[in-house]
Amino acid sequence: MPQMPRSAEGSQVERPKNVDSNQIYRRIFDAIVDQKLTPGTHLKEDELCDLFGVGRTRIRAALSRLAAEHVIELVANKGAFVASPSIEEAKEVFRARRVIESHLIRRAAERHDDIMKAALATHLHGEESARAAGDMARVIRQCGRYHQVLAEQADSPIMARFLRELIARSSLIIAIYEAEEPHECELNEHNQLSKLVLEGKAEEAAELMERHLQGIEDRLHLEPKEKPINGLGQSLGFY
Amino acid sequence: MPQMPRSAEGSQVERPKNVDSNQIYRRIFDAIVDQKLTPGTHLKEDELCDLFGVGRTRIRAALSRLAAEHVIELVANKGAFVASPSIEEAKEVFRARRVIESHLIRRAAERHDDIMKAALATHLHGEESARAAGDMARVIRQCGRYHQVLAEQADSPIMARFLRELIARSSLIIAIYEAEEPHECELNEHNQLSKLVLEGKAEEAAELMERHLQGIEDRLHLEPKEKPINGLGQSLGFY
DNA sequence: TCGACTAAAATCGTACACAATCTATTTATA
DNA sequence: TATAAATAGATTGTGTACGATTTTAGTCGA
Repeated sequence: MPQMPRSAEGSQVERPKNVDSNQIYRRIFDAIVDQKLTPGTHLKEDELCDLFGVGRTRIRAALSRLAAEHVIELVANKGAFVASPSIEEAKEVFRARRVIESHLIRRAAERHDDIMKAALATHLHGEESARAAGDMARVIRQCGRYHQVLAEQADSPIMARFLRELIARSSLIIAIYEAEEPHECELNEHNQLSKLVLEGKAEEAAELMERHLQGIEDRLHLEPKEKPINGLGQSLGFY
Repeated sequence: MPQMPRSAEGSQVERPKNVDSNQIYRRIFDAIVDQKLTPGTHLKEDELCDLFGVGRTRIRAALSRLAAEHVIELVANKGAFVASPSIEEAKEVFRARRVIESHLIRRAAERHDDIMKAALATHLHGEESARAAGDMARVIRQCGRYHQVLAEQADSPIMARFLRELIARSSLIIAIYEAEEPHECELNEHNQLSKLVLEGKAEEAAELMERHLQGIEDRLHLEPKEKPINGLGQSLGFY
């Protein structure tokens, strides 16, 4: 009896069967955006096989797609690891985001309509309620998704896809170079961005978006870390 | 004796052995950029296996990477096909290129140095000699690569990678919606772009780049094709 | 002659077996 | 004891067998 997923039977927990490679991809991708997977985590193939109840082939397809988007790193003969963006990469990501998102929001503002209005309102409502409920995980997710929602309204699927990757990488960057006051004033800025878009003020919206992204970047600790050369003893807690 | 590549022996032509998945990816990618592979071509796995002398696993890895970059299309149970961008996609690609390349060239102009000067000069020399030799295939390749070379000088690896994908897709677009006067005045514009970059005139360079790209797009036939409803006889060449 | 049904060929999808490689622990030797 | 070699275990890399699906060809009957 070949062609049988690994631990599909005999396991106490019922595993989902017949999961598509795309679903696996999405689950991992979302977990990274939501900061449930932290940078450096080793994604072992066998482990994922058991978790999803599929063979290694599908897992590998999902991992290679994630690697193509630079959201995980594939090390030869060692496996897949959640990416740990360097400081240089972090700056690059935010630079790219400023270029792409300022364009996208400008475009969105130029073609504002009722559908867009509804989409933005729905999202902001969800973002606010998550904040009210104190569900920090959901707040993080929603904050990232706001930019995604906005991008989808710009009718530029290619750039929206580029941005999707950049947002995921931003989540990793934030996880590493943690923000001092995480996401305090962001809701306000998101509201303001939406307002400008719906009023059709393209230039103002684009400028605010650049400031907004610059603000997030500035709140990170992106100084080159001091070398721990002589400080090994200190690092390990001796004297 | 397992683990033996398919037609590694007994074949008249000596096949390269131990080719990496990355090499396969690059060969196909380059063939598309150089317009040696035309849109719609069916890339059969077994065929590629024989060609490269490897198993299907490596071929599949390469194909899935190409599909992630939207340069080929993976149809379930049918296989891989070289992408055939629609008119809408074509416009999107060029819009994205204008945004990204105008930024990249601005950045390149701001940090112009001798290394950049050498890189641009070397490339333009090659482009000119290809044109002089009348090697049309090489001209096409070099024209596409000029933008790549320029992007590499902008010290923005992420956006350069995005652009790499867009350039490949542009090759397919040009193959479908053929330019009227292919690449006549482009060399001149490339020369002028390089000049502005090396003089550090960022704004002017960015503007010229946008015009340059708009010019390429305008030279394509991107009108929605007239329906061939009543014209079947004409379409097939009767009366 | 055209359509429907069936058989066969081609092609992709998936799991798995085995090889290659890396890691960690143990053993041998100076 | 410290260093090096060796062995065992774990993990990924790759080819291939076999199942599933689609396409093509062929046959029969209306």
